[in-house]
Amino acid sequence: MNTIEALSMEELRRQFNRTGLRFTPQREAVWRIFEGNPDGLTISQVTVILAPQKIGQATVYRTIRALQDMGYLKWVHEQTGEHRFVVSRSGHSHMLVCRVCSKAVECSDCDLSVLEKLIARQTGFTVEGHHLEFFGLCPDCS
Amino acid sequence: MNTIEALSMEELRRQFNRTGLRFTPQREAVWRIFEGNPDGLTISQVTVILAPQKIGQATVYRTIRALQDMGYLKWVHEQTGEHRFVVSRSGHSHMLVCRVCSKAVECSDCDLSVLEKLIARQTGFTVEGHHLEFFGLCPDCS
DNA sequence: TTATTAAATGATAACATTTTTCATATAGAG
DNA sequence: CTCTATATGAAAAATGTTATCATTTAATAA
Ligand SMILES: [Zn+2]
Ligand SMILES: [Zn+2]
Ligand SMILES: [Zn+2]
Ligand SMILES: [Zn+2]
Repeated sequence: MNTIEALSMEELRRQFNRTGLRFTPQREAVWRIFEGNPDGLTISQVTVILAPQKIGQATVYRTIRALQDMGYLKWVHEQTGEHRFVVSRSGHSHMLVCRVCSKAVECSDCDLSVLEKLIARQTGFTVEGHHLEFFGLCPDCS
Repeated sequence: MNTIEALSMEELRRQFNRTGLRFTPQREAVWRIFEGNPDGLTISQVTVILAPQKIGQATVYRTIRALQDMGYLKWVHEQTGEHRFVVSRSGHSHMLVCRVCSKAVECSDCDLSVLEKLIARQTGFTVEGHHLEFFGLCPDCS
């Protein structure tokens, strides 16, 4: 399933620095929250969790955007349409979300090349990428 | 490509009534806006367009939600992550969106069954459905 | 280690989006 | 036409997001 190792804090720091960004205690705290919640969290949830530590919402927004840009977070949809952010250990991948318990699982097996070619031929589009989410029931809820 | 005929107003009215909802001039106006904009619109765009006709934003929100629930509107993502709603003429389909001109095309060819089975086997999930969007360049922008 | 400096922080305000409220209007049924 | 539950719009309230800016601090290099 092509899973990548868990990311060490030092590696994450290097990734931030490589992009010209600083790795601050606040950013570390945001990352820890996501690591501790593999099924993902909405921005408002993270904000609430980190409020007691006096981490401002602006910092939460900024950090989540940075982690997204670096590919460490992906989003999936709540039933409400709200975006929930989930740690991703893989470059390109898809998320499976349980509609009952909201469990999220990443799946990096992806061969849409045949479908992309078919669609390109039919529509004349140059297909550059895609976003794919699966909904269903996790093993426990099945 | 399994496209369904354009929906007549009377059919749409029946669909509303079937669901126990009423078909009002406001709801018709919202639908016309979407029909006239095949590449889709965000909620705020619809709100602005219908403001001169004194159609309130609450009505726009309520109507878009209803049309979504009935399957006549699907959403795709702006670069901003904002949702843009697009008329769907097909039960299950995917959208292709041009990253340059935002042109949206529906594509109802979809065989993800092999991939879904593979993922089901690997993860133990019961896969019930998916949301798939393609990004790229339309013929004009290629 | 320390000095330097550009980037990050958080409080607040500004702005934007979405939902609720409720008095009034009206679609649809009979 | 009458009746009634539903829908409407205006406004307010609630939520969500971004911008501002004085202050702090991470990273770099001496
Ligand atoms: Zn979305
Ligand atoms: Zn579950
Ligand atoms: Zn993929
Ligand atoms: Zn285009």
